[in-house]
Amino acid sequence: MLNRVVLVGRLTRDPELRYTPNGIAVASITLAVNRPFSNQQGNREADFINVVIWRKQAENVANYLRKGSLAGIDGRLQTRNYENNEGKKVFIMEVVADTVQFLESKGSGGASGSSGSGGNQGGGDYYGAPNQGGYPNNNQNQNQGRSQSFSDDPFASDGKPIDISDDDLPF
Amino acid sequence: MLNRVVLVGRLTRDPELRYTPNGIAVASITLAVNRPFSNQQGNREADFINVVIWRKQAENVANYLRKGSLAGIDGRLQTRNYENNEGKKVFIMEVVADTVQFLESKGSGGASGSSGSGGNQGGGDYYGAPNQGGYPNNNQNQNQGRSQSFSDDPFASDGKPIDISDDDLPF
Amino acid sequence: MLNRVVLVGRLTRDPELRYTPNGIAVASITLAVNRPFSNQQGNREADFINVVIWRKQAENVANYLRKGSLAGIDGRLQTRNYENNEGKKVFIMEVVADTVQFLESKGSGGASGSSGSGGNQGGGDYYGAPNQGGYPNNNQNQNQGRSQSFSDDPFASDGKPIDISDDDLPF
Amino acid sequence: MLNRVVLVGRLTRDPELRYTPNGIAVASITLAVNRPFSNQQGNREADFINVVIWRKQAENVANYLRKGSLAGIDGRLQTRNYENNEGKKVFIMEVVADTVQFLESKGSGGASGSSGSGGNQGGGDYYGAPNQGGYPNNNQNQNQGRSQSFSDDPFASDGKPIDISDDDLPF
DNA sequence: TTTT
DNA sequence: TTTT
Repeated sequence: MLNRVVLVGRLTRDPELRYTPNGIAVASITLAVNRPFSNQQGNREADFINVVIWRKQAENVANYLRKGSLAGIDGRLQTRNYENNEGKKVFIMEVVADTVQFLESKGSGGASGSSGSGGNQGGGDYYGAPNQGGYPNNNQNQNQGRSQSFSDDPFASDGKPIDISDDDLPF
Repeated sequence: MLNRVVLVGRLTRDPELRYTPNGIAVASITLAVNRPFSNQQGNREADFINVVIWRKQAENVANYLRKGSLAGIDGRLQTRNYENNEGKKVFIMEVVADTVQFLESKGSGGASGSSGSGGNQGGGDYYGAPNQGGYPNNNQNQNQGRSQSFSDDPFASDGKPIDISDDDLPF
Repeated sequence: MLNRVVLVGRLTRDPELRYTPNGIAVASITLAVNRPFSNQQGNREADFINVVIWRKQAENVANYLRKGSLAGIDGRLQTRNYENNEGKKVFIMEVVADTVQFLESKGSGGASGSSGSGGNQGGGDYYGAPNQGGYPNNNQNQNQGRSQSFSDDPFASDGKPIDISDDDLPF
Repeated sequence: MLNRVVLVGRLTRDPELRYTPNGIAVASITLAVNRPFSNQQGNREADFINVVIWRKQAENVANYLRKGSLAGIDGRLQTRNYENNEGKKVFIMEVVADTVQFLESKGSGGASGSSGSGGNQGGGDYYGAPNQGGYPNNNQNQNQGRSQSFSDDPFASDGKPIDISDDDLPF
């Protein structure tokens, strides 16, 4: 059934990259999307939307985006139950990205590349020299020792390895 | 910033209609949106997405949709904090509808009307005779005694009046 | 770059199914999408949007939809130049579908199935018994003699075979 | 009925601002939206999509965007017939914008403001100092002599005043 | 818990 | 007719 989400917003924190036990990359980010209207106090608020990115794009996101980066997302809404650390069931909704577009890699001056959903885009695809502004992103190649495992909740802040299968993979 | 959601799915329960202290109608529904792919067990799962509808459309939804009805939604993603009955802060994401399209009012044979976002559509707009199939919808005119007040969480199942302003109104 | 279209509307004519010289199915339909507002004369107008569907879904569309059927489309906008019969270059915009959702196969009472973009949905996927209402759709298995070839313009009404490659395939 | 388009792309030319006989501003732009996949020659192509923007936003677009600017659009697909200079009927499809987001005003270093659909955003809303990079945009205040009238086709390159009413206004 |  |  039709289920489509398109967002443009800024990352509220650096991307978090993990791997499933099978070695599939999954990144999670939170986008702050400013509302187009003001509340009754005259302030503009934002919505804070959790987004999950899988596989090659997850690694691109971890390499090229940081807190403050502007990004566009084309994806689907997904709901899920998971058990938190107190053994309590939590119901969550998140966006699963099909496409991530890099609109401005924080630190770079208006870089704009696009990380498509297909497999046919080379690594040199991100014209605009993303992330040349300073601090290197050290979360690339985290897969090497496979020490970072994917927990049941990609938005949990702990990185403890948990025994999950790839069932959550949406494709 | 760009924030757009489009969904087609079926109501998992009858719509819930409430009113803010100022008398503004707000309906909440949950849509089951079937996924286009199967999981590893070969089953097709669904996502269960909470949707909030305001004002005139809220009343239309309460009058013309029921559990099982097929509906299309065009709206925005919104996040919010509210305090639950145990005084604990809960963070939620939901869809706020701009437009609701009635694709099939359960009980009717494939009725299809459209409840637009504008104000220029008359009450007789729902061609296809929605809801002629049987069970009447008794949740209309709930406003009469204004006894049903809008709680902080439109998806809470209790209807206790809570002192909120119209601050949550997105327009 | 982000490019997303979501539509719900009714077919203005039976789907047209063709095949590229390589045997790839391509269907074209026109959706009438009613506007949510009235014009100054108080009439509700519609937009008439050409949609192209490729491969397996093209055949499903040809088999299960007809003039009048209600359908949902999730896809991309595409522009293209082609030469018309007078050798004049024509610039057109159309929607290329990623997903087609069958919301009501004309003649059936509110059937609702979904033809996903993935390859993992069985043939018995169209719950609701589409097209059981009468007139059979005779445009299935048009591939048999491969007599129907895909012209440069999928919306041209002639079916003359033209020498094109699969270059136009968007995937 | 559901009809939603979301795009991110670059202007292929400076915006064109006109006014209806009633003095309502209307801007037209063409967005180049790069495809996420390559064609068989290994090239990445683009789609060239005409977008119409009305009223206040039209003037913002004319003031803050130029050829090469990156912009996001949230809108609807619209089809229309008009008569060209040879008296021939031409059928066209275009996007009518509800919201325009300024993602990078050419010349500025990655500016990012948002021109919402609401009326509650002040003129100083475009944080990031759009268009501070050099060449001033001289197409603002074109309304002064009301010499520029809106033709039947906002994408025609001539600016001849034509007698149309505001019937084309989508709201 | 949040971004510009 | 096209943008980076």
